[in-house]
Amino acid sequence: MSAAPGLDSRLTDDSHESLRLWLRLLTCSHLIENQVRKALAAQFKTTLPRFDLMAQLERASQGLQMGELSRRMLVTGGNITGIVDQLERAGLIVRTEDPGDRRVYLVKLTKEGRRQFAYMAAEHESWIVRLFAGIPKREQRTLNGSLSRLRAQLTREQP
Amino acid sequence: MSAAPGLDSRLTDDSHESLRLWLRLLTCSHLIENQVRKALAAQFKTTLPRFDLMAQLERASQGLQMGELSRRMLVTGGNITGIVDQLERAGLIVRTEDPGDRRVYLVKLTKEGRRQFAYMAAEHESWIVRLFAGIPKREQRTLNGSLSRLRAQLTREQP
DNA sequence: GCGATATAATTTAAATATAAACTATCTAAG
DNA sequence: CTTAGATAGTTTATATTTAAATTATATCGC
Repeated sequence: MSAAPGLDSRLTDDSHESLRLWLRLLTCSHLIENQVRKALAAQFKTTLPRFDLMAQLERASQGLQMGELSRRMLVTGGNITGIVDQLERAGLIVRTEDPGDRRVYLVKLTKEGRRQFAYMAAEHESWIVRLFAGIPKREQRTLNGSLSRLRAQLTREQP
Repeated sequence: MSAAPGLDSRLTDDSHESLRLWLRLLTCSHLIENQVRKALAAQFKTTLPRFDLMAQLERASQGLQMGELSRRMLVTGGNITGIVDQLERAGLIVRTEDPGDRRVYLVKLTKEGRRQFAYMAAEHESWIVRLFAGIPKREQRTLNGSLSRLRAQLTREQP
């Protein structure tokens, strides 16, 4: 009974290559996600979805629409509404009205939000670097290339 | 504005290899998860966590304890309680008492649960194979090896 | 045996998450 | 202009998820 056998303990034989790959991908994601979530809670009293949303905004100084956040974060619009509510209540972001289209909000980091995010982002990256420390840089680059092709594949042929 | 830019649209330059790798891993997971979730809902009126829990049980004919399900699925025990409640209410699994330890339940698939899972699993694998169809088998094997090493790395050094 | 500690599972409260329905606004065809 | 349809965002109902507290049972040291 190991510490975290993971979902891919499902398969052992040598066929089912794609299925095993998917389960392994999911296991690695969950393992990293769990560690990052705990570190964000312990050190910054925040959550992964809030951190991710702020990270999206940090790269878009002009602000992002709710729908654009939904597309980039790969979650539904209703979900974005909830997370933006939380962060706005905390004073870290604001909904700005778009004079050209009254249906739209432009969501932006506040000064305090930018300050807090900069502080957290550096720590966050150091955790990630530590988690991947056992994988040689060369192999990381190969992995990155394969996942990039996979992502392109997955986004191309949406029904 | 592409269909699904993904979380890793955060970074563009050539440093931050590990961070980019993590974001790409997460994006691929979410893209696949979203497709599988929709297919499970549309074709079988079920959800990903219920399917995953049944998959764990299918490989353990003697049954699994709640805590063992929690460890294998990388989620908290409270979460397992909820999913097991749902599946038990649907008649697909049962909680069996362990005569040797009265704190423990052994969770098992019912006959109907085994039947339904077998039916779903074949379809599920065909979706996965299709999603990975653009990645050559050779590259899938390489990816599998790298992710296997990463998983070992991530499970080894738990604090 | 007895009490301290550990383990297994559930419960609780709060945050995420989805899908579907709804409201408000915009765009386009006539 | 007016209305039909499309788009942006929210709301609603329900399910998943976590962390922390709680309950019940085991185990261990004495």
